[in-house]
Amino acid sequence: MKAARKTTTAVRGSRSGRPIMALLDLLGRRWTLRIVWELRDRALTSRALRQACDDASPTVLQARLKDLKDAGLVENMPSEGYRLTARGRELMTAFGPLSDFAERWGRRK
Amino acid sequence: MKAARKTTTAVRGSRSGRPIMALLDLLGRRWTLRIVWELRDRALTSRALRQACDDASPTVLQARLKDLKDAGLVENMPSEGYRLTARGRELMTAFGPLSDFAERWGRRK
DNA sequence: TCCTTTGCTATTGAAACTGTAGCGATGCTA
DNA sequence: TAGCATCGCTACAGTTTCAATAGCAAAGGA
Repeated sequence: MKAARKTTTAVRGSRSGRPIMALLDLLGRRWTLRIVWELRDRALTSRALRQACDDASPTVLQARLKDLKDAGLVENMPSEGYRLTARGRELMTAFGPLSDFAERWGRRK
Repeated sequence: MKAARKTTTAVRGSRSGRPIMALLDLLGRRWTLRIVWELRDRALTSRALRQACDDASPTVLQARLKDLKDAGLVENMPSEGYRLTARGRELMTAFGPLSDFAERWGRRK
């Protein structure tokens, strides 16, 4: 029997000791990538972020924001809203070429 | 009311005409990133891939492999198993710095 | 005070995922 | 050729997660 995912801190794959697995698991949860993407170049309030994410349900968004905060990728600035931490921006840098790829990929078929 | 996700072809965000959204949605489904990662430098048979993915249930894996095939990122070689297409490898390149980031990120706290 | 907007939680029904069993097909090996 | 193992893949039931709303308390403006 596989251990159930702890709802709060740990991410699946953490046990392996391979950070990449933990990261892939974190980012592989619905809306997580999108949230990071939307915050890539600006801070957004909770509700603005929700709008940016096609009005995703606040339930999941709050859960993801918690995950991302726990992971140290996102922080909540009192009167500014949510934004990427230095680490979060570092991650976005790692994702840099992704947008270009998406463009090429989008023209497939 | 948001349209329900079509179970087969389209990905959420396709309507926006922004490929990046469609891509983020595709990659944001559970196990998708992991599958691409496991195939990054080798072909794997269905069962080997399953092992590599912490024995994830075949149900989801098959579904994801279909998604990835439809997206043109993965292909099924008759006697070799699944492997990334040229496009899939292109995507992995875009993810290149991710592993390094994961290492640094894993040492957080 | 009244009204709005904020971040966030509650609730319920729908959808997705897990874990397991097992099918038909294929390829051994004797 | 029979027996057995392995393959890709599917079925099913139980659990978890998500979606879509509604609505709360707090903060602020008019």
